[in-house]
Formats: sequence, structure tokens, C-alpha cells
Amino acid sequence: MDIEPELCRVEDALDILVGKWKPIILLHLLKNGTQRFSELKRHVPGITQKMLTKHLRELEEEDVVERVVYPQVPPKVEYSITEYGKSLEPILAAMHEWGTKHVLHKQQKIKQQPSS
Amino acid sequence: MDIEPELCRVEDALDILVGKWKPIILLHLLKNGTQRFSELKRHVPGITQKMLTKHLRELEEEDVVERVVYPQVPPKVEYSITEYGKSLEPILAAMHEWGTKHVLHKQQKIKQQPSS
DNA sequence: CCGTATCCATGCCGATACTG
DNA sequence: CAGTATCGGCATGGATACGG
Repeated sequence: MDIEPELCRVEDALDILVGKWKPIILLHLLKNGTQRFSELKRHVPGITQKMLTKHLRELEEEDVVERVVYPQVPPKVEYSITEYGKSLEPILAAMHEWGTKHVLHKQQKIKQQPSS
Repeated sequence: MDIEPELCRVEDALDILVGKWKPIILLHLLKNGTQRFSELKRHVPGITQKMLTKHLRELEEEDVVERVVYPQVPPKVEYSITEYGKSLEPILAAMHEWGTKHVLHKQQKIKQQPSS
């Protein structure tokens, strides 16, 4: 470990990952491979079309996701993780492991703070 | 790998880490141990008092940082990482490694997009 | 089916001034 | 020294309606 804060390159990855639905979108694409817009929308419950479009565009801009449009009626658009995007998986994995390991901590806290 | 998106626990860690100055603050506390408010302010160039206070309070709220006040004049307040907070280090390390490994990718992009 | 456009609420963050 | 108070800009994200 022992990361020099001055040379810290932590922000770059964070910038890509931050966004309300971005992690889940990426995990879906990582696990299930290529997905259509409507498939993603179904699998990410609660997300609106606007946000899904926006996040996908941003991830595309970062070269993390690839977008392929099939010029046909009705339209068909497929999204997939790029090789570059796959390099983010260790980070997601680290966060996921941390999250599963520390669910208890969170539950303890809720006990301490009795609801109104 | 192969994280089930449905059981995804990625957001918890992310919520703690997200904030303009939080990663650098944590990195400093991890590397240099206990630090006074003014020390942190010096070592995090550009941060305002307000943001430093705010972020530290939020990290404290998450049990990631501990705050110790010495009741004396002039005031002295020391901050340090908790054991729980240290568990975040692998995540920071993963992001840092990713960042250093992919600086080049970013530079390539800038070349492709000639400035105005 | 895969988007845009618009409106709007909230929150993050900076700048600045003030305090025990 | 270590904060708090106030103001204001800007980005994020939700709701909804519309379009090719």
C-alpha cells in the first residue's frame, strides 16, 4: 500500500464510476455481456430513460462502454463493455467485497439510532 | 469476480468515498496517521475550511475517521483513521493502481481532441 | 424502440466574513 | 486554531411529455 497522496491517481477511476446508476449498469454489462437499451432498462429497476441514456453516453465518452446502432425499424441499440472498461472490474470487486463484509456495521448503527 | 448485480453492495463504499476531497483526506490520514485540522488543511491544497470541516464530519459520521478535541486555548483537534476506516484501503489501492496504469489512455484522448 | 426536451428540486462546492 | 453562517453558481437527477 502506502500511496503517496501527492501522486494520487484515485480520482480518475472515481470520476468514471460516480453516478447514481453507473456501477449497476457496468456490473450488468460485465456479467451479462452485450445488452440492448431496453434490457438494461428492465434490469436496472427505477432508472428513467433519460438517466440511462445519459449515463451510457458518459460511459461511452470514457471509452468504457461501446454503443452499436443497428439502422432498422424498430431501432435496435446494443451496449457492451470495452476491454478498457473491463479493467475497472478489480475496483468494482474490491468495493463489492468491502460492502458485503461490512453490512453488519451498518445494521449495528441503525440499531443505535432508533427511528422517530 | 462475477458479481451478482442484484446483490450488489458496491454503493456503500462509494457513498463514503465520494466527495471532492475525501480520497485525498483519507490517503493523508492513512499515510501520516493522526493529523491536526490545520495540518490537513495545509496538506490538501485548495480546500476551504468549510469543505474540510464538512467532509471530516461526514467521514466521522461513517465511523471512518475519529475526531478528538483537546479542550484548551488555542483549540487543538486531531483526526485519525479508525480501524474500520483502514478497511477501505484496498479499494483506494485498487483505484490508485488503475489510475497510474491508465494515465496514458487519457493522454491519447487529449491528442485526438485538439483544443479550440 | 430508443431516444430528446423541458421543468424543477436538491445538493455540492466555492467565496467570503465572522467567532470563541 | 478550528470552526460556523450566509450567499450564490452549477451539476445531478427525477418527472413528464414529445418525436423518428
